[in-house]
Amino acid sequence: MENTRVRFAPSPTGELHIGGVRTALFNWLFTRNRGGRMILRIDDTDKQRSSPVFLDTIIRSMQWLGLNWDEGPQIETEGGQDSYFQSERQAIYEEEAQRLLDEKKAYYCFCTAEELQAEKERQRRVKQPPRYSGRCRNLTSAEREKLKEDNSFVIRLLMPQEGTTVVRDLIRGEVTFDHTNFDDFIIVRSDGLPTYNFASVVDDYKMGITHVIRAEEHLSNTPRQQILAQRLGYNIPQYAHVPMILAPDHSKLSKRHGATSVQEYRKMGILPEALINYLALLGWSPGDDREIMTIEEMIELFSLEKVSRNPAIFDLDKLIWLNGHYLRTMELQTIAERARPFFQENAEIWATCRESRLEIEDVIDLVRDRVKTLREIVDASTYFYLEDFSYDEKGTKKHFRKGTGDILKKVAEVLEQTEPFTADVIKKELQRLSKELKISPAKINLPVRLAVTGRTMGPDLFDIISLLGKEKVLARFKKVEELFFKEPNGV
RNA sequence: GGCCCCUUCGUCUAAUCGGUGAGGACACCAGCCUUUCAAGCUGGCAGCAGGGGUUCAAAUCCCCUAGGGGUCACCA
Repeated sequence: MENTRVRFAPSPTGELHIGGVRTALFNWLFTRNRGGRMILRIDDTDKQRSSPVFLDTIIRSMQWLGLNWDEGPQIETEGGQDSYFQSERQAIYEEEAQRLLDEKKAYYCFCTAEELQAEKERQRRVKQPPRYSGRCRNLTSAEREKLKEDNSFVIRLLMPQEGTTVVRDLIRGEVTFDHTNFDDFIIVRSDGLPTYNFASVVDDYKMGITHVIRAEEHLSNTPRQQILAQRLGYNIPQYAHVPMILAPDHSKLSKRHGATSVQEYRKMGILPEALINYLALLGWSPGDDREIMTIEEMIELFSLEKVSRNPAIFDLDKLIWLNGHYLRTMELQTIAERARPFFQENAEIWATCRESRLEIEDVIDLVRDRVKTLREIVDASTYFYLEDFSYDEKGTKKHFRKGTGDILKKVAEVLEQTEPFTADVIKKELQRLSKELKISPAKINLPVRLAVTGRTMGPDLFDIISLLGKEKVLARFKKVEELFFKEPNGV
């Protein structure tokens, strides 16, 4: 087997998008499956929109997800490229552009943006496809030199006027394009920088890329790139165009549909394991009924043949479900580490967290079955750390009734005597009390839960009581008595 | 508008060379479990875009129509 080399080439003009990561993931799974190499290249030829801030967040997103690369930024590679930033590879593009110019495969174009705009308008009015006329194709060298003196120019590739180009796509099969659809596209902009189509083709070749796996939106560009590669005398890589990810309304995924960037999902409390697993399932399936897979399984099972051809709709519900699954099945230690930053965000909780003897692990162990994100873990844990929580209004109406005060008083008496203060013993004691008072366990447990946590739902009550400890629990009973049951003539 | 891609439950998908009661998962509903809420378990609802062919037999092959998406930038 050839040495597989794939690349993921984001442009640092925004956060790492959910569609982008899926593409990165498929590249990564593919090359890891074949023992190949993953190259991270930064396509920053758009000087205006590129920013180091975005570069930073893209790299951090990749690292967070564990999508590592063998060549690219932050990696020293023996025998690798001098740079994996297109902005630092200008000399290469200039050389290749000059070669095309010398061989008359490309030419200078002096048309202004206004002229081209007007041309397109005209074509649109007569319902013609917008194409460049090729006006500057046949300038004489004298004309050209004269124009170059005081006009800006771009370089265009001379495209064939007839014939067809066939793209052999690993996912879609052979796709044929008629050359009459193409006009002479720009390969070097007026500022001297290469366009995407040009830089990408040059770099894919210079970097020895064997498989170009990218989003379907690039399929229409591929014949242009193949022709360009041919003009440059390059071998073309194999192509695979993966389907796009769409929003629930079938439109392109955008901010108005909710979170679109990896960082947003991280901040929501999504685990990288869950995001990876979910994304892998979006447009790919292992062929059997498996849904939950380790990264090793995914690597082993991945193949481009199993990638679907139709666009997939992003289903947040399923991602959340997977996240819940990982939350309750992964190592408690790991979950605690991942949850810690979310606790730290809440200064008040974090302060008590640190001085409290309540281990965060113990709390998480109790609540993680009931939540779906890391962020929700904190919400579900507040009453373990804070004393001034409020009491659920509906709950108090329902469970704090006449006579409840007496019951709570009895419970408090029992708990005071309970030793050891473990969930098992507490449970037995309260069961005994319920028999003794001839009332159902619910009549005791529901008001007790409300008194201790302020809520009507949550983890096992006896676990909560035991974990909080006798002192805190009794104090909370006392507080409830004063807040709800203190009347002049007693209850 | 031209060109290109796509079309199985609401959503993600499975179904070796055409022969299946069209399978799984999320969501939804019901039951079980139970001190609450979850989780878990069990069951249920729900699909081959439409129309023509080819064939003994079509989700699967061919054609047409419709719908969705992409592209036609000095953005990638």
